Amino acid sequence: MNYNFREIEAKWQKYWAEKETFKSTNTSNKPKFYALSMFPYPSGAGLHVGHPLGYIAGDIYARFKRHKGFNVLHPMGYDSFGLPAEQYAIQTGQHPAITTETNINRYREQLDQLGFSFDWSREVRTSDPKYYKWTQWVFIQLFNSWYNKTSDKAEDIRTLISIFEKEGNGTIEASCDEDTPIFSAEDWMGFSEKTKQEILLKYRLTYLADTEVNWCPALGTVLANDEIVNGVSERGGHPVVRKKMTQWSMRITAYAQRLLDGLDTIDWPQPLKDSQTNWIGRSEGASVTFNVIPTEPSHSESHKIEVFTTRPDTIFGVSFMTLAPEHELVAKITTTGQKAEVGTYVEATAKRSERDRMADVKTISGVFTGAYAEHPFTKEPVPIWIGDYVLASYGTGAVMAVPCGDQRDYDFAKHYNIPIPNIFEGVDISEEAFADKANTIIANSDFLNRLSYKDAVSKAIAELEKLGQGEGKVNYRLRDAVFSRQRYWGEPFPVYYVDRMPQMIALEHLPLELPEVEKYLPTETGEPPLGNATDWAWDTEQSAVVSNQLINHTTVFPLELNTMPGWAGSSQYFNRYMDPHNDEAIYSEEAIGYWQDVDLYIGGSEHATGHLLYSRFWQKFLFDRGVAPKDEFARKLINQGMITGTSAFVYKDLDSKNIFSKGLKNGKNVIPIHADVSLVNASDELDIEGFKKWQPEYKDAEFILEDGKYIVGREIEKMSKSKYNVVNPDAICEEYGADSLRLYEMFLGPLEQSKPWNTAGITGVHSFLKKLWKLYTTVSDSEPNADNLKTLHKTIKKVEEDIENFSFNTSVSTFMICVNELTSQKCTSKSILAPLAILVSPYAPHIAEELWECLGHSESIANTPFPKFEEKYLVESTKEYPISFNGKLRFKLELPLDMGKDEIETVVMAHDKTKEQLQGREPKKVIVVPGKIVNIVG
RNA sequence: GCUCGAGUGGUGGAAUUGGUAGACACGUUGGACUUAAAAUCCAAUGGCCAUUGUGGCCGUGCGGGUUCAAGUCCCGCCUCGAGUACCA
Repeated sequence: MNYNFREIEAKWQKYWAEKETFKSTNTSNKPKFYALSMFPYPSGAGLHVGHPLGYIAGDIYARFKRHKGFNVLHPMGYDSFGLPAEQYAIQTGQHPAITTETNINRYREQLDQLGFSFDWSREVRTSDPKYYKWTQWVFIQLFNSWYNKTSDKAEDIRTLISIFEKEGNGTIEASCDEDTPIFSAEDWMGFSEKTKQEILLKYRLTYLADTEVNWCPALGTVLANDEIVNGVSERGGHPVVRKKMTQWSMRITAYAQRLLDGLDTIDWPQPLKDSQTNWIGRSEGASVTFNVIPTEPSHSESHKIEVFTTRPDTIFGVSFMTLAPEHELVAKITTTGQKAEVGTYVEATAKRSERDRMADVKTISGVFTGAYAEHPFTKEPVPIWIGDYVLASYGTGAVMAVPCGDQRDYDFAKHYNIPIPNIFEGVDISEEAFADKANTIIANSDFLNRLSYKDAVSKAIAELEKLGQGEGKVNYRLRDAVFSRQRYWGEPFPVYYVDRMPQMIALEHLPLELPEVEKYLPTETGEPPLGNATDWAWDTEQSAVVSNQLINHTTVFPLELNTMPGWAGSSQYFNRYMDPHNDEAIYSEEAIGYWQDVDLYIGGSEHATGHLLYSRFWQKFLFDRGVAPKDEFARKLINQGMITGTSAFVYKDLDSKNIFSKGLKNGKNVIPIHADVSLVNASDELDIEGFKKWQPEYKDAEFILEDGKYIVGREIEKMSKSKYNVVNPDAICEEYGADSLRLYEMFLGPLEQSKPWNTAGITGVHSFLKKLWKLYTTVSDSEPNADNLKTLHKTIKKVEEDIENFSFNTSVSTFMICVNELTSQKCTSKSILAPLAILVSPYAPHIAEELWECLGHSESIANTPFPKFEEKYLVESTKEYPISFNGKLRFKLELPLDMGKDEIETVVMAHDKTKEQLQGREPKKVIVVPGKIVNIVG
């Protein structure tokens, strides 16, 4: 009987679904194991062979843990809000929900076909109102919380209000907006309700604030940095300006230090931790206040410029200051004489996006404001400049420029002929700045003279503190996360406005569902797409959504029209799987109390500074507020590598109708054109007729062959529809089966490494499965012999180690060796073949189930205990020790395994072969390592 | 520029704490079976040299070093990849 994988796979997929084999319970006396793979965005293109890599690895591990006696949670769902469905809606008018539903069904079909052990009863979809109700709920919790720096955690906003009532905000240590004014308890009690709300907004963990964005007036929307090319929009080429807009933000900066510290407690890949560390960008230094010298009568108001520096030791080297063009003081301190010039410069830089400015590092530009600040120690006037090398978004948007110690300041000073005082002992700064902290000795700096970097820093900070003009400070690169998007297909905010102040919709009225709109584009007046809804506003008396047209009615209030960004829905889904159908709470205490956190999370490294950072932030917040028991959501994380495509190219001659084969293109004026990989065979030979049919514009082209064949060029590229290099898993399953695909994806190389797909090699694992199948065609109750047992236990040991180390590729090799050995041993013993089926089952579950049934079992193999490794079957009476002499002559000697080191040495020296090799000479040294090699040095 | 990672046959990749480098697979070549093909099975396959035969030399990006012994450890380079980028 042949290995009929199509029949077998369909049979067991049906069996698992009907018997709910992988449904997990929230109570068990088994230990728990939560294995999670990142849920996908269901795109219209469906899955290609690269997508399942991480799912297969996660599934192998989950199935392995099940065999090991764990109660395994292995869920799957869809991150189903997102841009592509919305863009499709804009183009075609088809509702994104319909597109999404279609795509999900397609995904499900493809996933089912691969035989995953997902518990589908727990499926979540971020675009499902039942799910996003709880995304909205988390938002409300964030709104109702503030960050207490003293207790170092998020607390209920009411505790803040009661502090305000008792002592104002002068004593409180909290994460809040920079511009928060100081007030007393009396002040607070005297504030109007609106003022109180405005102040609280500066403390809430999600807040409304004016944020600089890339605004495209023609498109009526905010664009992300990567949607802008050369200062105009990627779509349509419309101008883009930097603009302040009122947006929701998340106060993730409150968690900067804890997000950094938490990295030490989790088993995540080092590169990923590094990129989060980088992203958070902690730097230690000082904040220094410079007083602006009033120069004109109109500048009667006194101004202070606060800067952040990591080099307070160089403060005597300051010869100018630079403000970012967007700095709020620019308009206030510029002298009348410089107004025109400054105005022109600020306008010019506003037209360039921040990314654009950053990309253009070489051009030095700036302008003098005409104003001066007073040096805190020397009291000398320091000219204040504006320069676009200073970024508004980092630090305070202003720097004290020390040209002798910082290359950018140095270049700026050289360019504008600003003096470059040298404050370093024995250093030449005529060519470039000196930034070597380790070899710094300060000079020309009053009380800092002769001090090292470290001593000078602490001395400078101490002196600044005495003056009240500075203090030691830790600065983070991390910015608060803008949470508003002018999109349709996202979670609506559970927010309405009374007197322009945001109010949260009560839990019993959630979810606030997305309204129907006719157009998915922004409104003519520049409001987000939700502004097109005619049937969507909150009526507090009726507690219902009513027509938008009633907005001016006294009891009806406008709703927030922005939607949440893509990462909102994915920031808590891993916990929701624990109790996905709960309508009363985000999840029950019992459920999260049992499952706690994710034990193994598998997904791509591209989420390092997005999803994986935001999720850690939300988790820490939910932990602070007592909603989650752990402050890190995933203890171990694995990044699977990307499977890239192998694109094929034909070479079209620009001057004729000729298309040259790869070997003939050199010296010709050709352009490469993508050819669909399905038209090319394993030897890179093109199906020319197929190509002409596929691209009719080349039907009259002349294909110039080499050796009678057209050979394509190959190149490794990201797998994508537009590169015609997509390999579809459905086709592979049809030809070789899901088990072959699963094994092959693992066999391709180390899980965490990127590697190109090459279908040709799949025959190797497929023929392994056929051999495996054949091994079970003759099964007997005969006793296994020593060789059989050795082979089996060798395999158990290796496979178990491999799975624990995520070296899935080498265990596929181990299986192949095992089957080859058992075949040549003519092993038929059931007591060998039964455990072998279990070993294989995490990798190739369908065939394993079938073999298990052939062996006479009626229950699924999925819950059978993993075979136990026993050392004794590997132990032999003698072991071969290779012996090398002078590193050149070698022979093998069989010695008892338990022989001691000295004993081995004696035996080796007495051995005829040794004597022969030594030819009467005395060895200088005999090195014996039991179980390893014996070296005799002559 | 900075940070991290990686360089091993024609290809993907193996190789515990330093201990017979190239497992396993693809590909290639030869053979068996077949009218033929497919499928299957067997053999060879890092390079060079020698050969009637056992064999010898060189080999893990490059140059040094430590060691009886280095793909693995140390120092100095080169190349490629990923991330990040005027971070004060």
